[in-house]
Parts: sequence; C-alpha cells; structure tokens
Amino acid sequence: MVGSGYPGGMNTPDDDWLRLDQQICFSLHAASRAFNGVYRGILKDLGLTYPQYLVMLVLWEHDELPVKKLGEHLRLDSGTLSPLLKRLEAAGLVRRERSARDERSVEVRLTEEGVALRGRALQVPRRIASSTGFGPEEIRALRARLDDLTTALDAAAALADPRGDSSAAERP
Amino acid sequence: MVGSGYPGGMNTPDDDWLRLDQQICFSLHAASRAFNGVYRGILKDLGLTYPQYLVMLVLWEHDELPVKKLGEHLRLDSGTLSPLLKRLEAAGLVRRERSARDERSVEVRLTEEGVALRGRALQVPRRIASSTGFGPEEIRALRARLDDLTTALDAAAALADPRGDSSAAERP
DNA sequence: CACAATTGAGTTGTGCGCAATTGAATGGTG
DNA sequence: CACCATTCAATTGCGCACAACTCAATTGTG
Repeated sequence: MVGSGYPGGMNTPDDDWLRLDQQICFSLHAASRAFNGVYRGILKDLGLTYPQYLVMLVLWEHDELPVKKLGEHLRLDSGTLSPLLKRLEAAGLVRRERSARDERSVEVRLTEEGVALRGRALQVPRRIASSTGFGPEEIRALRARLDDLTTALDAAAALADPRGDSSAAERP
Repeated sequence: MVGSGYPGGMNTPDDDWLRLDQQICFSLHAASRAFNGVYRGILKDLGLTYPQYLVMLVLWEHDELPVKKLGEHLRLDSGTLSPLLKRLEAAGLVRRERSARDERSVEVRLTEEGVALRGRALQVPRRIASSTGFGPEEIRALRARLDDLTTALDAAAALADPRGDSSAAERP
C-alpha cells in the first residue's frame, strides 16, 4: 500500500523517494537558514547572533542558571555554549562565576546591561512574526508540528545510536 | 501601561510574544538540528555529511553542473561550496574542471564512484521517512508549509536588506 | 578596439554545532 | 579513609554558513 498514484502505478520507486527526500530535507534546511537570516538582520541592532539570542531568551526567563541547565533548555552542550558565553561575557551581557556549592558548575547570570537589553528585544518577536506572514495560530500549529518531528527524530536517533539511553548496554 | 494582567485577555502583551518567540524559533532550530543529527547517523555509512548529501542529490539529478548553478539549487554561495566540493573531490566522488567556454566557471561532474554511490543512497530517504514517523502526505504538507515560510522570510529579508533585489537602486 | 563594470570562484575571518578528549570536583563503595 | 566512576566545564578539531574581499575572465559601452 505504498504511495502509488504515480504515472506508472505500482509502488513508489526508490528514485522518487530520493527526489522527495531532496525536497523535504532541503526545505527544512532552507527554512532554518532563511529564519536565521531574518533574525540576523533584526538582531544586528542588538549586537546578538541568533544562538546568542536564544541564550538570552532563556536567561530573561531564569535570570541565573548553571551552564548545564542552559544546555538542557537549548539542547546544546558545553562545546557550543562555552565559547558563546565567553562572547556574551565579553559583550558585558552576562557574568560567569563558578558555583560555591559545586566547584565544577559555572553559574551564568545577567548583568544590568543584559537585563536592560530585554527591553529592546521586546520588539523582535513582532518583527519576526510579521516577516513570516503567519498569524499566532499558524505559528503555534507549525511549532507543534515541528516539535512532533523533533521528538520523533530524537527517538529514532536514540534507537540508532543509544547514548543517553535508559538501558545501559554493557561495555565489553 | 506596564504589563497588566494578561489573564484578562486584551491584546497579547510583549512579554508573551517574547515567550512565544522563544517557542517557535527554538522549535525550528531544534527540528533542524534533530534532522541533521538523524541524517548524520545514516549518512555516516556513505561517508557523507548532510550538506554533502544535498550536493550529491543535486548532482545525481544533473550529473554535470557549474558551481554557480549548484549554488542556486541549494541557495549556497562559493564560500560554502568551494571547500565542500574540494572535500568531495578528495573523497573521489566528484571532479572539478574549469569550463573551456568560460574560464571563470568550474564544472562539477560526478566520478564513476560518485555515480555508484547513488545506489547505496537509495535507501536513505526511506530510513529518514521512517525516523520521522510521518507518511508521504504529511511530509509533503510540512514541506509546503516550510516553503511558504522560506518564501515569506526571504521576501522580508530582501525588503529589510535589498541586495539581489529587482529594483536596482542607484549607487551615488 | 580599449576600458569600465560585472560575473564566477576562491580565500579569509567569525561564529555555530558536534564529537572526542582533558582535567578538576564530586559522590559512591569497599 | 582510599579508590574509582561520574559529572561538569572547557578545549580541540572538523565541517558548515555567511560576510567581505581578491583576482581573473567576460561582457558591455563608447
């Protein structure tokens, strides 16, 4: 009961799957980069890159957070966050200091300037939303769809490459 | 007029927009990376990265193409493509030679090995599709949605930063 | 035909994303 | 208490994305 409906009839040939794959993966890739580009233009005024903006969004919600938690919110590891946070610190938006409780942990906290930046950022979402031409409801629907996708993909990736998996496979 | 209590339900306050923005932009970002991660796992067998796979998809359709055309298909510029193509050439999948017609242009052509790789790649889309858990119809719908988004975003970006624009603004 | 403007690849520099590794701090176990 | 595994941040290395620039080839115009 594969696709069919193709000129030839029968089940969808691999060739067509390859073409469809070209479509879907390219579409997602392109959409992501287009989004990035629009954010780039708008965030230039704030002196932020798109990933830096994501970090600031989380910090505006939480104000103080260890790097680990930040990474969980954003699904990013220290390899990405460490240099990014250094740049935010150099820009005077955050301060990093090792936790007294746990010397391994580093607490990230907004500076006055970082808190103040939020005011200027308030207009960003509207400008983004208007760039998409989508209404709040459409955005919400698309978001839900993308989250479904991410959940499914993460689950599949976990199956293929069991790393943070619950079942601890024995190491020979 | 500070925040006010939004439970009341007037027009959406900026604070909520900021939260919504966190949601949608993060969702897209996360979905893109999750997709990338799944492709990474699957393409490892072929010795390709995800962007390299995109290039190969185009070449499997066209067989021979100048770098410029390749860039138009993928919306990538030479800054990205040049080193990528060098790596594909080093891997023995493509050959690059300057065009005799136009010495500026570089023709990219599949090698025997590059053509042969297509056979092994035929299974990739199925594996990706099954990872998403989406059917062909859902994939097609999502793709259409993302393409709408990309078109809108590109148009908005072009307005904000008129570069390849149709209207040739005079240069003083 | 000569000369300026444009085009096409390539290079450089910056930043992100991720795998793999390092090193210090912590926690659990005998 | 000593030892070992785990945890957390940082670093290294590689590849992609994009802006800005260089340089040669080509095209257009006078």
